[in-house]
Amino acid sequence: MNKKVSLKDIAEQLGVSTALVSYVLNNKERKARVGDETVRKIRQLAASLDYQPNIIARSLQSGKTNTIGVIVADISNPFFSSIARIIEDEAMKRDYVVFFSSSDEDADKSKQLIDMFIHRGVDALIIAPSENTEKQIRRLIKQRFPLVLIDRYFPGSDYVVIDNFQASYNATNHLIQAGRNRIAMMAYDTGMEHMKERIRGYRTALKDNNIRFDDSWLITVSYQDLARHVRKAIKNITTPTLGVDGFIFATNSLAVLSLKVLISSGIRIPTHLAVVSFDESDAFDLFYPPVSYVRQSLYDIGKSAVDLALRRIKGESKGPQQIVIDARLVVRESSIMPPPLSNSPHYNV
Amino acid sequence: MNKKVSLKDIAEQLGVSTALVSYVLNNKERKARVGDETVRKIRQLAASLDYQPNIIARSLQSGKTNTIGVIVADISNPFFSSIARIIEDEAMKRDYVVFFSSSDEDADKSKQLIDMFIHRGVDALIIAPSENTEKQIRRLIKQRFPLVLIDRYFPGSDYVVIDNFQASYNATNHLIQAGRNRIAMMAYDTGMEHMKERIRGYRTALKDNNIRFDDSWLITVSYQDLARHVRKAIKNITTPTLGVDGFIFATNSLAVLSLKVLISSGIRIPTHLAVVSFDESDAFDLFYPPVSYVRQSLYDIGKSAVDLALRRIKGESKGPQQIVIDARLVVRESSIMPPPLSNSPHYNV
DNA sequence: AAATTTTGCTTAAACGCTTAAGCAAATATA
DNA sequence: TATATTTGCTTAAGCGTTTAAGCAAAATTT
Repeated sequence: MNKKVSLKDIAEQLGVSTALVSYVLNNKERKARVGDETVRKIRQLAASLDYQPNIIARSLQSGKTNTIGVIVADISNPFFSSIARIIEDEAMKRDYVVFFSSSDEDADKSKQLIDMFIHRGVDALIIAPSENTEKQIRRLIKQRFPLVLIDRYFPGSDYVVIDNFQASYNATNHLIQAGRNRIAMMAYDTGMEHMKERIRGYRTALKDNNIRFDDSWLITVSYQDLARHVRKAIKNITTPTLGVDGFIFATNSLAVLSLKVLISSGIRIPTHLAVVSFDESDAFDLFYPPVSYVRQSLYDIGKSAVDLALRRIKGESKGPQQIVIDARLVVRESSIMPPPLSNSPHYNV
Repeated sequence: MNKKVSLKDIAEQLGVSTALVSYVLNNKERKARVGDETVRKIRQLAASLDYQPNIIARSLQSGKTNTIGVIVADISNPFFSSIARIIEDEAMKRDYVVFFSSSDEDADKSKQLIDMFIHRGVDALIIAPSENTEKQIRRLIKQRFPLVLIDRYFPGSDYVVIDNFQASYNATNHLIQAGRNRIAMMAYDTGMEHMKERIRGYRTALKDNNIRFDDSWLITVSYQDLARHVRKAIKNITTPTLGVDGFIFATNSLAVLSLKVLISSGIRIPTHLAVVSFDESDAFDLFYPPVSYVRQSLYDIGKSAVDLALRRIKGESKGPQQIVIDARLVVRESSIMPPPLSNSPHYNV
């Protein structure tokens, strides 16, 4: 590693002070009244030495790192990694760089990550908060630390979310319109507002359609040991006696895991069971029949989150800023009856 | 934001010098010969003030940031985001934090990202290099900058990859054993070694089985405007006249895109076309029939990459360190004939 | 010609930390 | 008792920036 060139190197070679060099290279030559000739010389030498300012030193001095910390449940989940990609691009455009990390829906880990990021001097945090992290979040808000929540939220914070109630209501309603009346929902076992809203939307839609809700229809599974829980739950709910005929999955991971179980247990979709999921997934497109889903604009989420975060950093926003992103139900064959007697084009009978 | 407590705050409250506080809090009280009582007082006050060292200041002084930069083609691709997750965890365990970014297989962007990371003082880089980035990579190597390549590689660097030739050879061989003899391959149109090896493995396997390779079988598509290229290519190759009966996809994104086209064009898998892909994907599991694929241990890739990177940082490794990870062909129904006349369990006829 | 303003630069402190070097007092060795 | 060593601490420089303040020389105004 050949040593980096510093302001001092340039200053010495030119026989001027580092202050002068700093002014020029920060385009402050006017307000610092630097002579034209000197400006020229400094610019030229800096270019020829390929001078790059030391960002660490600058950060120490300015207290800013031009860095954003992002905490999601799991960066390997396509839903989050897609948002991450948007955030990365938007942040980069505005000269910020992003740390990503995964909380695994664990409050302790979340606290560790938040502390670590603050400690590393990130200028803002974008967080998809997990259960039991409200205290951590409130602390940040009280400290006026620039913070934007995504996907999930606590009242009083800056956040970017969809109208979970409405989205879920619409999805449920759609299944009912498609002729289903024994509709189950699988959700995470959490007190988080977004989940509660999805469940409330589901139940309200049932009620508004005079369908009496059956306790066994609502399946809540915990994030830990998810695969096992899902497997058990699916086995239970799909026994002929309970026989539900519609299913709403509150996230794409729940849907993917469940569908894997369903296809191995002889359930026919949508004949036996009509299916709608939240979020999107390549798997929903390749599954036969293609899975209906609630589409959130990941672009809008990522873009808005970065926007809000930067406005907070700059101190531009006052009260809590809350953005509700459009969610749209994409209806496909998993939730509507297929045309009678037609065969799937790609399936071998 | 209530101001952070610094060494100076502690030192002043205790009426000692900052040096003393620094020694104690870095557990150097022995070599600095600090008195027992003083150690106690410093520790206690630091704890009660919840002192956290300023990492920026420390970095400026030490020249280390405890930070690793990761550059992949696209962090929203599940293959990369899964590796990212492993890297994140492994790095965190060893007190490093990770910047992720996406090069979009673009050499210019790659250069920008590398410069930016270096410039931000990352201690090491982990890169899945794109075409035409060899110069950038060579420069880093020459500068002895800690660098590990993953997935793709240039000779002479530190890297973690699979034996692409062998994996591809095996996959092709498997299709041949399964009775196919007009086997196509879709790969990226790139001079990158890993792709060339996959293609070579495929062609060698054909040759070793006395199958005469037909030029039209090898389809190379460019990363830009991928979806359109794939669509066109699939339409071409699957016309009855050309009629291939087996297909190898060199990456999961190629497979996912192609399968979407295939299912909409009446091709039956595996009856008409047996399919094997590289990498893995939820979509491969939910697709019917489940897709056979070459499984690379993402865990091993991520873990080894971090290991190598940290060893480079610590100056422990000498010559180029090259790790070849196991790849295993996971055979499923997309590449073998189904039992005659049996119906899919989850499909409605 | 004297007083004022402008120009072109330097000095120096600050950001918060690390660490080599130094110094006086206490203790050990001769 | 004089000398050497150890102990417990401080000083100060340095990491690479930024930026307010200051200062002499030149240019302008009276």
